[in-house]
Amino acid sequence: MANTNGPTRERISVIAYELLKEKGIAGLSMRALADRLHIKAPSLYKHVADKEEIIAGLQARGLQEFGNAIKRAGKSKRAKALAYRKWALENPHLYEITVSIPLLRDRIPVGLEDGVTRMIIEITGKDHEHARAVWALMHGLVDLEIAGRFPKDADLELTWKRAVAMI
Amino acid sequence: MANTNGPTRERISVIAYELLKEKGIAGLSMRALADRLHIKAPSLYKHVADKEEIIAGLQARGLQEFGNAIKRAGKSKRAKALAYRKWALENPHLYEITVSIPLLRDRIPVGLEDGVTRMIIEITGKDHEHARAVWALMHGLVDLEIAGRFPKDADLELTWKRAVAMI
DNA sequence: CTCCCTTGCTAACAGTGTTAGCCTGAAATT
DNA sequence: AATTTCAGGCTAACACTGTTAGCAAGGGAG
Repeated sequence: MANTNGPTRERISVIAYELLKEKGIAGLSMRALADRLHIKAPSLYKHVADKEEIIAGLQARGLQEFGNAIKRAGKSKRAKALAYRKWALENPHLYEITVSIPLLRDRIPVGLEDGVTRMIIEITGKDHEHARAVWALMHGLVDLEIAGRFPKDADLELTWKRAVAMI
Repeated sequence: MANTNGPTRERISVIAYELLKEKGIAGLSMRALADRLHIKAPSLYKHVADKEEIIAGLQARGLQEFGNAIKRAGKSKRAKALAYRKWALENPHLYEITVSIPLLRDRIPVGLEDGVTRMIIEITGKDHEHARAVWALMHGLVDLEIAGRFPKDADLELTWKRAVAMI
């Protein structure tokens, strides 16, 4: 049929992004993705090597957006930390696909991960080891919160206050 | 056949535990589990309601062993923190199944999660909010390390030293 | 001896990612 | 203008996942 605005790689990537945001990683199947593009699943493979390529694209997009969100935040540690939390909670599926599953380093643009990592490290201004601990602290807080690991009555605002104070 | 030492629920749980430790969550399929018990996958359902029940059992075992490991460690914050890391790195699949996927609270013994949580909180001796931040810090460090998120040349011993100092 | 129930089995279904092979219409070449 | 090439759709199928239905055989209870 050669639909003139047929699913190019870019279009697939955009729809996959939407699907992920709506349905989460579990809902991101090749058939569901194909449905939204009004094609059948095997046709996707005319544009994309495998599902990993799609996931890698989403990880790249996630890193990009995440990095921008932190960049846009105020310069203080506190503002950066809260921006980290805010973005992760507003985009839990994106956060999960970029941070909680193995990063497909070979298939995302070089430098993207480094850029985000360096930005996080710069939040503290101290050495790399300290920065890594800070990153781990923020990631741990977000990860446990998304996983519902804290009791319902936990005062997470206060927890983050304490965390920022520890930095 | 009614094999006298046939796969009772207990036996299934033990073999599942072994399988998880060896092959990880992805390798823990009902058919693989059945193979090791020398039965077919559908026969598992004569002993167990579904796969979630098996996972819940593993989460309970994981929490138990994890709790013991920390309990056995020295009383200092540093000793506890290092025990946390040591156990998680030595049992990455168990750590993952108990902490990195949703905890099946309805299907594990009541109090188990609370016990472990309280133990972690007691490490600091301070208030709950501070303790949660400490937990998040340790979890974040372990999670990022297992996920291979830190550069290969990162000095994680030093990072943990810095982290313990932050507590 | 007979009945029942436990616990195995096979066949099957719906879902997953993925491959092979076919077909068709549009674009490019002669 | 006629022909060839090829991008991009399709169906059928495979191996895998968890799971259900229904059958069969053996041991224990009456």
